[in-house]
Amino acid sequence: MSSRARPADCPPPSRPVAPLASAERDAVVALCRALADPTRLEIFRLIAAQPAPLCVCDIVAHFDRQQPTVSHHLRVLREAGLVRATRRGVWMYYAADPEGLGRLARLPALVQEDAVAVG
Amino acid sequence: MSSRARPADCPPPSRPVAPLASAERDAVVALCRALADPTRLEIFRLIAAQPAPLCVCDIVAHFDRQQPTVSHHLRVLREAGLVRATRRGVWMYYAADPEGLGRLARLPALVQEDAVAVG
DNA sequence: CCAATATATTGACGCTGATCGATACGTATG
DNA sequence: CATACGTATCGATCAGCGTCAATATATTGG
Repeated sequence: MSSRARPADCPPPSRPVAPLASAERDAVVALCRALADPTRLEIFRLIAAQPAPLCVCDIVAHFDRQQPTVSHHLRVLREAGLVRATRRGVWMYYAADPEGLGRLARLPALVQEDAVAVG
Repeated sequence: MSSRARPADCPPPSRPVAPLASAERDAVVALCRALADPTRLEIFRLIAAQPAPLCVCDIVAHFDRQQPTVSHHLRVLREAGLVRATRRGVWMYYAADPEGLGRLARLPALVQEDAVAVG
């Protein structure tokens, strides 16, 4: 804490802190982390923009990354709940997870929560 | 690419990729990265929940982190455009940046862009 | 001008993560 | 069953990040 005299017009926080529940916070962090890499962000956008599930080999073809790297990103997206995978023979098809899209849509509200809208 | 015969009901992507402009993509990545750490997320939520700018010493008091660590997180939030800092004598007061809040609010739309809303 | 205090910066350390080559796994085909 | 092929996993490497102690910078008070 401070020991100097503080300006009168800048009081300490009036609003009590309302930290997120640890589960919610971890979900937000995981979601943000999943989208915090340029390659992974574009992979997810490619998948989310498709009307039908997308084959891994087509995803790989769109990026200047090796197949194991793309596979790694797909795993991260899957574990973050943003995409789902289904097998069709040898091929794996990835599609956006509706639940993940929902969490993404609610992300700003969850982060701001009771923040005041300024300006 | 694949050399095997592919199932007929899972065609290659019909929708052309619409990658984000590199500036937009970097902004999204920076924003997500800024919120991808639990401590930093809570610091931002604390700041964004206040009706008035918040003194650094009050922020430090709310977390189990050393002052330089909090200062580091504040810098990251500042460089991501999420918070703004103003001096009042010796004290620095941090407040949510309205522009950053706007970008946060538009984040889901920017990520999904032309994605189809499913289920 | 000096001492005290609030905040920022620096340097170091440990850990995580992005990437790739090599390899394993699983499935279809002949 | 053997071979080929699509995808996942493993191991290694290198960069980046969160954290802290130490130090620097800036501002106020005496």
